[in-house]
Amino acid sequence: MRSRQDIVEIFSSFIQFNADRFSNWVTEPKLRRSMQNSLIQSPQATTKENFWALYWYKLWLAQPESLAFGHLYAYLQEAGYWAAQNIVTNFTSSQHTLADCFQMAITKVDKILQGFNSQQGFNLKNYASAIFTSTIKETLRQRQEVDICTDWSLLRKLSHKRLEEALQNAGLSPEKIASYLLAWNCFKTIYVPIQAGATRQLAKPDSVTWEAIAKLYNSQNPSTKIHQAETLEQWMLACAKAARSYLYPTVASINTPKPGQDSGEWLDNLPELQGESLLTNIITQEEIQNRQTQYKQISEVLVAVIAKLDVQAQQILKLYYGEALTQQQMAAQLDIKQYTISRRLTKCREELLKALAQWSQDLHISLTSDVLKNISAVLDEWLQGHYSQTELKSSRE
DNA sequence: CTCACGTAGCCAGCCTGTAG
DNA sequence: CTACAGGCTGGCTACGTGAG
Repeated sequence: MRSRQDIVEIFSSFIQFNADRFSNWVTEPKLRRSMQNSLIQSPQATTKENFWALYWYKLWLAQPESLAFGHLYAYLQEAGYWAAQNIVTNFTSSQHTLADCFQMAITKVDKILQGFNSQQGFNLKNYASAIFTSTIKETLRQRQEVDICTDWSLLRKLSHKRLEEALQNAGLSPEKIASYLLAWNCFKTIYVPIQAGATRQLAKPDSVTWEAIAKLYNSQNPSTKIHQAETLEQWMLACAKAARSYLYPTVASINTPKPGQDSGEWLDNLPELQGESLLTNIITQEEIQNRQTQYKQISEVLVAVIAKLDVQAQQILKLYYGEALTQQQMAAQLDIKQYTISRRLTKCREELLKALAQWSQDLHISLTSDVLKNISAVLDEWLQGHYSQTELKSSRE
């Protein structure tokens, strides 16, 4: 896919698919005019996408019926596309196409805007990526495409109230429910994951853990009947099954992209929001937390590396990412050749990538070419964000 | 299609540090 | 001293993309 560079295009065009591949960007004339006018009228006259994302977001808050929604819908196309591609590449075999997944994601723009909080120090695109990814996974999961949450993870995430409702919903007797809930409490007490994060793929507890759970259960159980570890395991599986059937609502149909769709009709074709499953909310929250933590960690790593670079390298990064100069302009300003600028930039990015790669390896993320591509994209986005923020700060001082 | 522009790859040459 | 490796730069040019 060709990423959009022009600020007007970024806020006024939409992805068109052809035979499940990115075909082209289609511009909505009304949005284009609106964006051009806004650019002319803006006292800052900036072409920074973060600025405009925030601008349209704030306008959308004040006037939800305005064109702001259309601009943001256009803006988040790439985030939706990359989320869809990531899922198609890494998680599903399957009959679901890239265009299909993209559609699952992009229908959530409304929800994203409602859930977004600009005060959290999180940019809209990152926030949207998190929601897009979890939305697609959840929709696929509902269609039995991927099992992204093991029974054991689900059991750990459930609240007491929710599990009780699920068991009641499954038609169990109050005595049985009480036993199951007690067993579940023991399970939660004993089976605490050692590794933070990655809790969705929590594995089945080992036999020692089951014995410990059974021991705790038997010590707390008011009746004298002793239950074996195997029974407890069966109960927990029954709880997970009940929770799944209780938590997942009937799957709403997803609008598929319409081939040859006229670009002028997109507003009329916005799919309606689907009913939210509770699990989606749980996963989304986890996804956002993970992202925020990761973003903070990435920032710390990169800021440290940049501080170690020589002065000229730092200056080049600042001019390129902060002031958006071309290599030619930088060459003239710094009195060095364009190709030297290019090489230094490449070298800086290499240094930063190396640090990021090291960081991701420390998290035991294997560095496949896809991962590296993602890291590289994250790095570029981070650099742009980093230098536009430092510029904002220095202009205020 | 051509043309302009921005970027980066290729190759040669220079400089510096190090080992023998 | 020489030989060599590694890093950097200069010059040229290919490639991708957008505009006309």
